[in-house]
Amino acid sequence: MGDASWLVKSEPNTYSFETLVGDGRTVWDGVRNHAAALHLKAMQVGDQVFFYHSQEGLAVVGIAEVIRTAFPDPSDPTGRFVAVELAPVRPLQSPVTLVRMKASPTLADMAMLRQGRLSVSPVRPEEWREILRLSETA
DNA sequence: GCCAACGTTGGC
DNA sequence: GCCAACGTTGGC
Repeated sequence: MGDASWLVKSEPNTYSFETLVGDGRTVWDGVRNHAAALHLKAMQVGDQVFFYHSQEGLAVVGIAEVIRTAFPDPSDPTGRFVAVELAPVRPLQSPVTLVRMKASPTLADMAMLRQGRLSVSPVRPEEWREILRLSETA
């Protein structure tokens, strides 16, 4: 467990990485897309998760961790979708912007770049390392 | 079960 | 604010 890594998007106006740091943990609910929900279901405790700010910021800003695997989303009256729980790990040394991600050949096939609207997506090991590297070479 | 219309997301 | 991508809905 804890071998895979992921990326989640959030509008900082709605829920920012700083808010997650302040909260200590949060229920990641409200996902209403089946492809994204499949990724939520595949998450294991200990999996690392890049936290991306959409709409404003447009950058990966921090790392979170899965602390509870998928369970029925309390905010979904139909009972079809799931939520997980996330806890903050650390902010990135410097945010990695979408512009820089698009410029990196290593990230050309990244799921979140290929399918723009996907709010939860898998991150390959080499993609994880590349984004970390970029965050340390601002 | 198809497909047009519509709504939402999210980058620009 | 606009628009492209894409998922969902509803008429047939």
